[in-house]
Amino acid sequence: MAKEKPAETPVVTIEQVGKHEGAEVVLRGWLYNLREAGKLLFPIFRDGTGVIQGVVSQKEQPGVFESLRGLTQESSVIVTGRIRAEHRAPGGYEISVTALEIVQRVPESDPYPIQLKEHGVDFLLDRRHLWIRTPRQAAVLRLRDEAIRAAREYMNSQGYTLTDAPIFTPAACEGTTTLFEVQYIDDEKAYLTQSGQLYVEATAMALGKVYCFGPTFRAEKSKTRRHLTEFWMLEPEAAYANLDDMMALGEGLVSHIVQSAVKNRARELETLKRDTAKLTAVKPPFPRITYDEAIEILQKRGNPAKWGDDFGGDEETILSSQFDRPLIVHRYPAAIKAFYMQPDPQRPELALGFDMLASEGYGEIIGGGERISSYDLLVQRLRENHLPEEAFQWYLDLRRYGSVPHAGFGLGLERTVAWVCGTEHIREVIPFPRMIYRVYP
RNA sequence: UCCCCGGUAGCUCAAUGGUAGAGCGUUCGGCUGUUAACCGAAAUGUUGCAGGUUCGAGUCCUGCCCGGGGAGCCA
Repeated sequence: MAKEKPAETPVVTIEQVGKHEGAEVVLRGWLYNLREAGKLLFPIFRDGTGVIQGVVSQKEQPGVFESLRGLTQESSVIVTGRIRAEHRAPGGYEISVTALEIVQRVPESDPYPIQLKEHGVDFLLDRRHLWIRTPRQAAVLRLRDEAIRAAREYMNSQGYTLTDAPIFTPAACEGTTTLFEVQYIDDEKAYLTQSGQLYVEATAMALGKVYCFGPTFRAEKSKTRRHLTEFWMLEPEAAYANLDDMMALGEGLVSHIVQSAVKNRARELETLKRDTAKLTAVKPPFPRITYDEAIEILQKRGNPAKWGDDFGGDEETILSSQFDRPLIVHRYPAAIKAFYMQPDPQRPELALGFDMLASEGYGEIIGGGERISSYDLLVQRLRENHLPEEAFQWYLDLRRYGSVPHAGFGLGLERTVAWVCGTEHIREVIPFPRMIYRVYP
């Protein structure tokens, strides 16, 4: 028979601790840091939702004092104590510990490797599975979650249906970039997808307004703070939609993601010391300029760009720094865009495509536009780009059977989240980044 | 693939071609309000690897390995 207990001490999260001021609670987490001041101990506990300072007096809690003294960083603990408002404690609350259960003690002979100080990137990336425990990394991952949640919410509010694309594909989506080749069952070869676009074009013809959201893979040997070999992309596609529809959708999606982060994740942005004034400004309408105008701006600023060039990192930074919110550049030369882009009927040398450049130099976060709906033109473009027509027969079917004008885009999740967080490098905004020469852990 | 930078204690970094060091972490001691606490002491090294130059190489030269930043390409 269970023993009668007067009142169970509630297990709470550190995030919620303010609601239990004056009460005794149980916290379950890890020892983040321990400061010793003679007969007083100041442990800092973390539980994934936040950190809180504890205090233990040798005089008042000799048993707890003895077991806590010398306890190693990141040892797992279950802590019982009373919550007090305490202005001297970081976070404003403090727990006076009355009982401590050590779930696992990190051995002194093999201490937790990540100290509360600066570390090198290589060291941290080799220990990414531990690095994510630090408050800053946890805040970034919560903002990633918020961005995904907000993005789905927005797509749903606009009447879009999630229809995910396959990860194994029979051939290149765009032909230009390098693919990861994998053996598919017996002797067949398959490739990891570099974009779900071709597939959402198909589902758009079935359901109207659709999007996919999943990982994509690029085997490019890019070594920059803006590139991952595995990254997540959200790709809307809508039948009967045009370039203007997609620029409006992209603008609405990005501003909803940013405003949701500001509204729902203020604490995390504070942890990251992000200047939220710059994020609050991200509201429609976003500035829109044509490629022609972009070239003019660049030339006025002394950049050697000439008509027909694509923009590199420098050009993107010059252009986006002119504005306080993301910049949309549209109608690029067809020659520098993907084979499936619809030409501008007014000026066939232009493609009805657009890019969205995040502010503050974070680069391209969206690329998209209208797709070619004509069977003949699409076949011509496949041939011009030396793409294997056999592999694209199913895609050509979309132009054989009830082809309609349609448009879409791809939004790079990590670039967007890196910009929202203000992180220096894109690798911090995905739990386990995959980069050239780095697939561990 | 190309260009640039780096690799020294568990970590972050010092060291004119001349005895390999500091701070943090770990261990021991001290301290009743600490804020990456502080103070005192101790232990800790195949200087990325292989050659070469030199009386002598962490330092100079060659090759290689590993990593970082950028270009190209893209989200």
